[in-house]
Amino acid sequence: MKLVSTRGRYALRVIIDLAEHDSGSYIPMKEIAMRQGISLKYLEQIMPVLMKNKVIDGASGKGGGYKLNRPPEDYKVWDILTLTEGSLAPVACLDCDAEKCERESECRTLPMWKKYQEMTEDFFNNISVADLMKK
Amino acid sequence: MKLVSTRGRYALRVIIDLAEHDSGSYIPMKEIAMRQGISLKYLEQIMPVLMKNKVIDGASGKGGGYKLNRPPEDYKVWDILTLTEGSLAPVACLDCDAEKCERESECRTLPMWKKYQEMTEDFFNNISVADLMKK
DNA sequence: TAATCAACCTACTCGATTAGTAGGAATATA
DNA sequence: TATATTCCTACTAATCGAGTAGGTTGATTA
Repeated sequence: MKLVSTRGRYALRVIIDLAEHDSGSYIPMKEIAMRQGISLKYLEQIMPVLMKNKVIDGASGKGGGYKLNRPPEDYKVWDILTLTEGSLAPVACLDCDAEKCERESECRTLPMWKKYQEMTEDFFNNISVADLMKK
Repeated sequence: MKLVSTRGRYALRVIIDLAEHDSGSYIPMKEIAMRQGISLKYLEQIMPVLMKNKVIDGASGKGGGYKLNRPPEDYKVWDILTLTEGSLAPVACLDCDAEKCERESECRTLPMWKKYQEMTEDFFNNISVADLMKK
């Protein structure tokens, strides 16, 4: 089973692409889709999520596209992934909308899952888009 | 998205249960299914995997069931999870049977995923069933 | 104003996976 | 032989992943 699907991975790659090709003006998704070899139509339904969460700026119409609204250092991988993936919980028990488990108090494994989740958050919170850009 | 499904989680809980109720003789799955609130029929198709990989001993017929064949310290969470889950790769690109990615050499994110994968393996390799048992 | 280019939105699809059920066969014990 | 157990295979219903499809709206420019 996978923790991160194409949604999160693609989103991340797009943000990195935007950072690497930043010229101040909007970059059309078509360009990035070509460059990254990702379906444009698929991207079109991933990007609005980031847009609505003020992660990137977007503009419709001719000359439109997307661009970053902060320096690459300010983009944490964790934020991009959780926005696009939803949760990044290692197990269903720790999902945001998980119904409360009866065995919670006596569960031998829950503390381990929690610790792993924290470790995961720390890991991806300590990596920024700037860290992932070509030097 | 989740990394670990019920298969891995149940398997782990069963092993812990076997460890906690170890008396030297075989423990029928029915007992554990009741104790853990897990479908017996479902467990019946998870356990043979562990059996075939010599992780536990099993016996059919009256008085049969399963039991551990080593001390709990020797059971690493990583081994139980990978056997039942298959891979535990954070992304498809790192799956065992992933077709080679063309962008591999230029991918900005792959090193990060690899590092995360190693961290994951370390984490679960450093936890044994003994660590998870009730003290 | 019209053409064009871009994001936006909604619906649909196809296959794989998850979390089981179901039913019986094989095996071992008393 | 009756009983208790694992073993094996097939089936299923729901969800999710990874798109495809087609049209709408918004902005620029000729």
